[in-house]
Order: sequence, then C-alpha cells, then structure tokens
Amino acid sequence: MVTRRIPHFDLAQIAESGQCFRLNREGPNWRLIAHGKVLQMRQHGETVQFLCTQKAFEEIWRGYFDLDTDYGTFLASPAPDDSYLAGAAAYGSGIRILRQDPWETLVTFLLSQRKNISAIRSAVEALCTRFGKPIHRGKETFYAFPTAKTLARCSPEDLSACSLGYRVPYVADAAKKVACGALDLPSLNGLDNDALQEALLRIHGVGIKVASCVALFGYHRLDCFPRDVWINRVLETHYGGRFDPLRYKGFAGVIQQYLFYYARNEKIDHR
DNA sequence: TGCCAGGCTTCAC
DNA sequence: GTGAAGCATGGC
Repeated sequence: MVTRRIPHFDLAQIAESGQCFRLNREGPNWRLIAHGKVLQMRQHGETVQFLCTQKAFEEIWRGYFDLDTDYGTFLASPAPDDSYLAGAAAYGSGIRILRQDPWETLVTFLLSQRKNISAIRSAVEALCTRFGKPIHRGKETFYAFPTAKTLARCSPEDLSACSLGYRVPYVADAAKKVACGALDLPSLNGLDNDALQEALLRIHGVGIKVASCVALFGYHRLDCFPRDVWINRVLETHYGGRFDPLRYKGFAGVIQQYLFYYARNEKIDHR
C-alpha cells in the first residue's frame, strides 16, 4: 500500500467530473479499472491510500492521477473580475485531468455523444463485460477495456447489444483503423495539438468536441477546451458568449472541467 | 410519458 | 459555406 498526502485531490469529484467512467465507490473504498488493472483506494481528507505496490504507483498511478502537476496554480488563476469561475474552481478544487489510455478515451467519447453520463457508464461497462479481458482478483472478476482488435472483430449486432445505438459504425470504424494499423494512436503523441486533432477528425463519428475531449483526457493536452452543451450554456448564460479560453493558456482544459463540473452539479443540486 | 443527453453526418439550399 | 433534419437508446 502507498499512502500520500495530496492537496487539491478528490476522488469523488474526479469520478463525477465526466472525464472517466470506470472509477466507482465501493463501500469505504474507491475502485478504478484502467490500463488493464484494478486499483483500490481510500481517501480521508488529503490523505490518500493506494492499495498497490510502490512500483505500480510510481510506474502507472502517479502519472495517471497527474500527481506531479501543481493544481494550486490553476485554482488561483481565475481573473479577479470573474467570480463565477472562482466559485467553480473552489467547488471542483479536487479535480485532476487524468492520463487515460487514448484508445479507451476515443471509444468512450465516441459513444458519449447525445448520452447522459449515467448512460455512458452503462454502455462502457457493457462493452467491457462482454468484450474485455477478465481480470481475476480473489473471488471477483473484473473486465479490462476491450482492445481495438477485439472490437474490430465484433459484428454490428454485438456492438449494438451494448446500447451504442447509431454510434455502432463509429466505434467499428475506429476499431478497424486502429486494429489494422492505419491509425497508430501512441504515435499521435508526437503531434502538436492541431495535427493531433486533425488526425482524430479522420475517424468516422469524431467531430471537434469529441476530438478535443480525446486530446484533453487521452493525450493530456491541457490546452484543449472542449465545448459541449453544458459549456456552451455556461458561456452564454454567465459570460454573454464572450469567454476567452486563451486567457488561461496552457491549462484551459482544467478551467473547462471546473466550469463543466460546477454547471452540472448546479443543475443536479436544484432538482 | 415525454424529454433530453459531454454531437455528428448528411443533405438541402 | 451554412443550416436544419435525423439519428438509437437509456435515464430521469
């Protein structure tokens, strides 16, 4: 087990921030399935326990949770005249931008379109349960996110059974391109933001919004500022459409997450 | 029960 | 180039 005191870190906020869909509360613990592994965690205030070896923590999870980035700087960045953003940042001060697997991020955001977050979770879990490699831990069995090769072999009916709806051909196209080598996701790491986005846009079903989510959450391009229905609503309602992400150059994606999480919970709280 | 969801493609014009 | 229609399905 690895114990760390981590400021500006909140597993509940990360789980509800809409960037990842396989981080769940399990009684007093948290369970994450990522990079083909199952990780359990506990958090009390700033103290976080990772139930893994020191080696796994250093090699995978420390980077995954972006623990070497100073989020204090981001949290202190809102312009003095922007009380809405200051409130949003304070509200979601434990959010981190995870370093997720590009393939998993691509598929989850392909199928995120016109689905709410609960529905995305269900569809992702269905894909994993049906097509993911089993991970055995004691008496329990979990499932890794399915590989491109596996999904490329699936029939439209197979994919359809995971509630993908009209997104079936999108996922199928992405899987085939990656499986046959026409699209080499790891090599896209070497591209600048514009070239990366351009490469992602060649996939059927990937538009500007999905491409920027994949860039932000799968390639850790903190500069990317995805605009979805929530963000557009916030920018229209609270900024009269005049919000400029360039004001937060280098970390606009973090700011976007604060705004998204705040706006979404604002609505949930008012139900 | 009906509305809406971390949008995109297609097709008029 | 721009705008609107159409899309499958689950969750609330």
